[in-house]
Amino acid sequence: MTPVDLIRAALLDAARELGAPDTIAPVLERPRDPANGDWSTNLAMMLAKPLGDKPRALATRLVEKLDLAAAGVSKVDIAGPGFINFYIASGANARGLAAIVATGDAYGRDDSGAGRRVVVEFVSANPTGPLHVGHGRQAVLGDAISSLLEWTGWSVSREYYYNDAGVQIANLAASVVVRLRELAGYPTQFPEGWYQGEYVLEVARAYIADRGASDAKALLQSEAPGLLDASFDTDTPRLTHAILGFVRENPDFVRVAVDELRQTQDRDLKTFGLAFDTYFLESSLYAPSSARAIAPMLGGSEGESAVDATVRKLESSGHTYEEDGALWLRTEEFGDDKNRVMRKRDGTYTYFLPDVAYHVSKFGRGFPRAINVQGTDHHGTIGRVRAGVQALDVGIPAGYPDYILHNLVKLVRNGEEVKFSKRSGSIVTLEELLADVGRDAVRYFFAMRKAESELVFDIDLARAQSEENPVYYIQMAHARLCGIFRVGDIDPLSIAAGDVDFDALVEPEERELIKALLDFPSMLSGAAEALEPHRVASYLLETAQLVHTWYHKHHVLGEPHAIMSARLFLAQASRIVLRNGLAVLGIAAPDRM
RNA sequence: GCGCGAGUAGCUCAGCUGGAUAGAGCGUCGGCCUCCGGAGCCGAAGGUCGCGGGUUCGAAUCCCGCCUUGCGCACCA
Repeated sequence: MTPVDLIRAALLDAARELGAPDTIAPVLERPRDPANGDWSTNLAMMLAKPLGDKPRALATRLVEKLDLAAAGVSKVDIAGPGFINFYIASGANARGLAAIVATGDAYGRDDSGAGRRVVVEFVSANPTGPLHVGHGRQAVLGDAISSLLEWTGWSVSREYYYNDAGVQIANLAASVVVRLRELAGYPTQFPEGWYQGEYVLEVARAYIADRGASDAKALLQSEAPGLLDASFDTDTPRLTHAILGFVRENPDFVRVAVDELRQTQDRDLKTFGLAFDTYFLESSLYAPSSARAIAPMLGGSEGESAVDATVRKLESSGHTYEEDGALWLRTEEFGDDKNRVMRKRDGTYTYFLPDVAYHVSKFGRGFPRAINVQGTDHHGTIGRVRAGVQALDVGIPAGYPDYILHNLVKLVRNGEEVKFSKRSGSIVTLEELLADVGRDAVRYFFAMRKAESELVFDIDLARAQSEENPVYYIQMAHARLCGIFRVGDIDPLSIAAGDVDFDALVEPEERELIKALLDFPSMLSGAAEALEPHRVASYLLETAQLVHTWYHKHHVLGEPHAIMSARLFLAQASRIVLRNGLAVLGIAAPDRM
């Protein structure tokens, strides 16, 4: 039992003695100002109404009843409108360090998740271009959220969804053809919605190599001679039609384009230190028998695909109707703004349908909880996906899946905004950003703001190797602590709690640092519950600050034995907390800088 | 127009689910190197928490109404 737990129990007993309702739950929090004690409760103010007494008078009566012998409380006082403040003796506080050092790498973990399975889907960029900085933010958020859930006992699966079956893939392939014609000496013509980025040229070259052709012209002559017609140069619509026709008849060609871009994305993710457990292909939802494999609750027959089973199930549930030749789902009945088309007049599905099939598959694959990390521009899809999942009526809980929506990223260099746009083809890729500022800085900067806020990424600040850069500041704090052991030639593991005089840690800077270290687990569980990794980033900065202040003001090596060993123990505990916190965010904790 | 976010220091943002005198980083100004890394430390200036009501012992936080702003409202994805 920690001091807080003991205080809480004592408060509860005292409140009951005064006749408080059984449901009362005393809230203990850290006062902003350390002069107001180590812990504080508003219990007296909460009881004022039910017990019909003034807060300060109640506080006095409560304090008289409190039994705090075991909690290490050195002083109790009543302040302000009726707060009861508790002051913990230095030694009692410091003894908590023993648990930190004993637990080590696992300090901060808890098992509240009880091994329950959760799938976290993030990035999910279409394989139509390289990853850009927006994907970077999502990658960090998703990875950190996954990590937080793991630290709190959940069994997490990181998942990446590839939309490899839609119109945009055809447009990508078509764009490659345009580039092939360009390489063969024809003018460049891009219809609306096609991909103009430079990277498409790379895909075109990769395709030439893949087919063993000597150059673009030779390739087109052997595979698509019709596209070399010079009359297309002045007739873009006819060219468009011809190219799309070629693409439709050459799935192999599409495959090469998608593979090429997936490889590029995979390389970036690897540079980022990001590993997904599952890469889920949209096309697999169309595969024969996929219903049985990934969404058994749909009762799919032999050979039936997940999308077909989804349509069948929705139709039999009675929530569909036909209008204007299209098949609609009454998503309004499940809270959506308007009803949605599932199958277009031309017989193909809208993206909505495979989306529903995909989310059913998450449940079907054994994930009672699902979290989707997406940009705010996708928030319109939330209502319809949830509605579609509910309309199936297969026992998926309401509100499935959860969404974390993040705002956009604004890059700033030299005090000026760096513009990027996918359509115009000028984008700042994640690869470039990683090469420029490094993995740790990218991860920290993307993690330090809550998802809903816009994020201004100051490239110059992220590159700075000095105190003004928060990530270096934190890493430096860790490295300095390591430096103490290195210079003193002391093995951190050799210090046993039993040999430490915790009463020696009496300096104010030590008390504040110790309190922060002891708060690490509750900070983590709060961040995990709220799915807010930025709390970890803030905590690390604050704790690093406490470390630097303490380090600067108090010496460790060369002090009298009792003080030195106690401070070494504090240094080791601080090191563990910084390292564990950085680990949650996927950032390195270097021993030296 | 409807829906969902966001408005807090010059700038970028926290504010732990209603607590005490609203915080941090950057920037600005001023101090600190015989001592475990000055890649650091200390201090100062800087606020109508968008505006107006309400709820209560107590509101940046909860409710209502405005204002500004971002995003979304396809048989596109």
